[in-house]
Amino acid sequence: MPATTRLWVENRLLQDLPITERIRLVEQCDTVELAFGTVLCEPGHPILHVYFPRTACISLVTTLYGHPPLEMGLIGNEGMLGATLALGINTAPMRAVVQGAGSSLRMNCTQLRIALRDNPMLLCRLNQYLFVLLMQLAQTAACTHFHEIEPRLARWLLMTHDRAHANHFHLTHAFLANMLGVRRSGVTLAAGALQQRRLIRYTRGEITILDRKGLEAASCECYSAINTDAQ
Amino acid sequence: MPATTRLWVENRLLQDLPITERIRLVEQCDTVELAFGTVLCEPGHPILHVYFPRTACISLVTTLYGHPPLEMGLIGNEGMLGATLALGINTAPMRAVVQGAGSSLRMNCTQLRIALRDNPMLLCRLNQYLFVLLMQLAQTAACTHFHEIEPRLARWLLMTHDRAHANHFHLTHAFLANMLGVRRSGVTLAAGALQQRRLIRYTRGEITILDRKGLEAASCECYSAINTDAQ
DNA sequence: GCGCTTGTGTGCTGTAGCGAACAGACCCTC
DNA sequence: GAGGGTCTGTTCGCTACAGCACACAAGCGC
Repeated sequence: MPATTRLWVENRLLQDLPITERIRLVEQCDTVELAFGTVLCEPGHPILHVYFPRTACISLVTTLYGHPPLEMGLIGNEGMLGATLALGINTAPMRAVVQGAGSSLRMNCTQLRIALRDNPMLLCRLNQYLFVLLMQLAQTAACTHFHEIEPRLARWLLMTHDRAHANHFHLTHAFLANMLGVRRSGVTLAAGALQQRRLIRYTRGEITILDRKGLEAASCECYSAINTDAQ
Repeated sequence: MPATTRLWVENRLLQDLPITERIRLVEQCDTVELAFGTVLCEPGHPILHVYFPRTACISLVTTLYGHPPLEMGLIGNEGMLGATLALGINTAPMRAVVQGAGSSLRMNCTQLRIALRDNPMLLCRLNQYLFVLLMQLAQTAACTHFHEIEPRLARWLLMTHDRAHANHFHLTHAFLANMLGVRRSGVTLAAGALQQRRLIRYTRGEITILDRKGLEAASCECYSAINTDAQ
């Protein structure tokens, strides 16, 4: 195995850092397997660890009393959970749930604080990522309000597809309903429509993306809006 | 006029800074009168000035093609427009519109960058404020999706009341409809209901808050949720 | 094989809010 | 006082979605 492989961390936020800083950071991380459904933090509670997903995928959801949860943002290997530490704030703004099981680098929150102090490049990257998250939040909020279930579902599948590194993943209608903040049978309808158009296929929680281009056409413009922001 | 009056800047973000730093910052600001409806920045465009409202009130709105705008956040004299500069990013994340005419301190964006570099306390405050904004965004998003027009209207009026420093302000139904992302006649209905319950009174765009406690009871829990966060 | 859980299809009824349109009320200006 | 702009009240049909309920099918443990 060549020496460079050792430094390949499968997380773009870390990967984009200069090599010396990257090594130092990764050495302070441990690798954890995140199981589907695990709640990594709750709003208002202190952050203990930050996560740099490798193959895992983490949802940021808001909860309103008496209502199902609602997803506001999605974190894959392009980002991290806990970027608000860059603001010097130790409190989680939202609930974070593992939405796609997989591996992730994990770092102690106090170690990250020290790293942020000593490492201006890291701070800069986290700040940039926070900005992207902010835009994502705003876009998602408007999308959730104005757009219909079907395009929203398509967008959601695309975003997950981007982060899952596979065109096949496990997702039940009930789970999707929670993410989109709608009824379960609403998802059944929308998913049925997408399946009939041969864009996806699903059976008992196993979803396969058949036609990415078609899904992009079926999704609302929010997908491309968020993606162009991110770059 | 006593010497301390000179330092009273009517903006809590600035006011809470140590006196020497406050003086230096305020000296770099000019005072501007913001007229109702003025667009201060557009998403994706560079930020030229930041604003520390004194009596003015600024809305952060997202726009989705083919839909009315939707308000995501409200900035009064407790905050500022352009806090994302603390992230080292010079681009506006959302459109900002003057929602309540009034005066504001304005500062050149490059001057603020310099101030941020030299003044860790300022950076810290902006970061804190960004976090509050983030929470506000998430809460508003969920509220917009799940709650009905009437409680949302009540919440909106309360938030404006907090920032207007008067229990009487100018707001037409059409304008409120844009803020809430709903139809104008929907606002007429909701406002009519609130008026019938003697919580507000309005005539031709002039709204008066009659019963604040009652409004709080009529509003959704998001009002208190956001307000406790802010403190 | 049995029963359990989980996931999906489908059917109701109820309703908040949309779209569009129109009418009345008020205000300012000429 | 006439006329046009602005603001508000109200109507009608329509749709997306909620809330709920039930049936069925696949898979699992036993």
